[in-house]
Amino acid sequence: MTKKQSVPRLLASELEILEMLWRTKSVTIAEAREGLGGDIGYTTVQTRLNRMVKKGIVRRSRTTPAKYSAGITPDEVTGQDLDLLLEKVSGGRVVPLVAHLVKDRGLSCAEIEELKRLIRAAEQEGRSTERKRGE
Amino acid sequence: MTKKQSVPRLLASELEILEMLWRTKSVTIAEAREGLGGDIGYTTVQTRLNRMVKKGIVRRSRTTPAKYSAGITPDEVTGQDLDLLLEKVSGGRVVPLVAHLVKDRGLSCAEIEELKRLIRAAEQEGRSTERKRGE
DNA sequence: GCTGTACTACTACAGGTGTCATAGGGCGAT
DNA sequence: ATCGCCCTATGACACCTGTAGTAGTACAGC
Repeated sequence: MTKKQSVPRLLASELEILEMLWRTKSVTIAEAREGLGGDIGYTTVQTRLNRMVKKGIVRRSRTTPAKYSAGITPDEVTGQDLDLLLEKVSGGRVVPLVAHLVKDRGLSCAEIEELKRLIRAAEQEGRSTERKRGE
Repeated sequence: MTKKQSVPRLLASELEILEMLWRTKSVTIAEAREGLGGDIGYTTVQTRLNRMVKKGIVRRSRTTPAKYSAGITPDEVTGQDLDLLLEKVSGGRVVPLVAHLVKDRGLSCAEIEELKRLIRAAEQEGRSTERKRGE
């Protein structure tokens, strides 16, 4: 089964922090604060980080100063959040979503190549494995 | 320009309601309540709907009983929410996101065909128009 | 006209989140 | 030893959200 474990539905603000942690591996509060633009209070960042630690989506070192690092991978989040979105918005259908992406943002040639490769792969996959989709 | 107007970042619960409204066009509170499973209080549904009306994402008729209908289209939500996700998770990159979708959920042949068509279209587009991406 | 039923408006309250201030602790410079 | 500085812990507060109770209003039937 595809993991889909506890990750409890992240908020935009949490994603914001995670995104930074993924980029920078691990940060102190001061660093995190800078990473978030620096225009919010030190203890605000502290609180947000610690709450996320309590939730298990961020890890914190025992050192001083404490280093915070992501407790979940981008992949887990993408999956989690995306699945929700997909179910709600397009009834689980992938195509309209991708359509929107492509239409709205445009793609570079490289991206297009990547996508083609992806789809080709999926094509192979799908031909062999008949998927069991959802519940 | 691509609309990208006020829609203020929807919560999962709001999506739940919108999703229902898109399906059923317009509902009274009682109907909405049923649509949501019926296991929550009448006035709870009322409150949620009215709050969404206040936010402008749901419309409400002047009739009695009031009929509620979606104030935004699925497309707008997809775009809105998706953009956020995209920015946060994959730094605005479409490919990893699609990769996840394809890998994790699998695609039917029909879907694959659709996607190929999409990409082909994007290819044309991209070749002619050099996109200006984001703001 | 009175009552009941269905709807609406208003209020309440608990839990989560964003924001921060303040107080305490550890450690290097003086 | 003391002073600062940086870090941590904790408390506070306002706002949002999910939940619902209660009171008011309008119309239907008696």
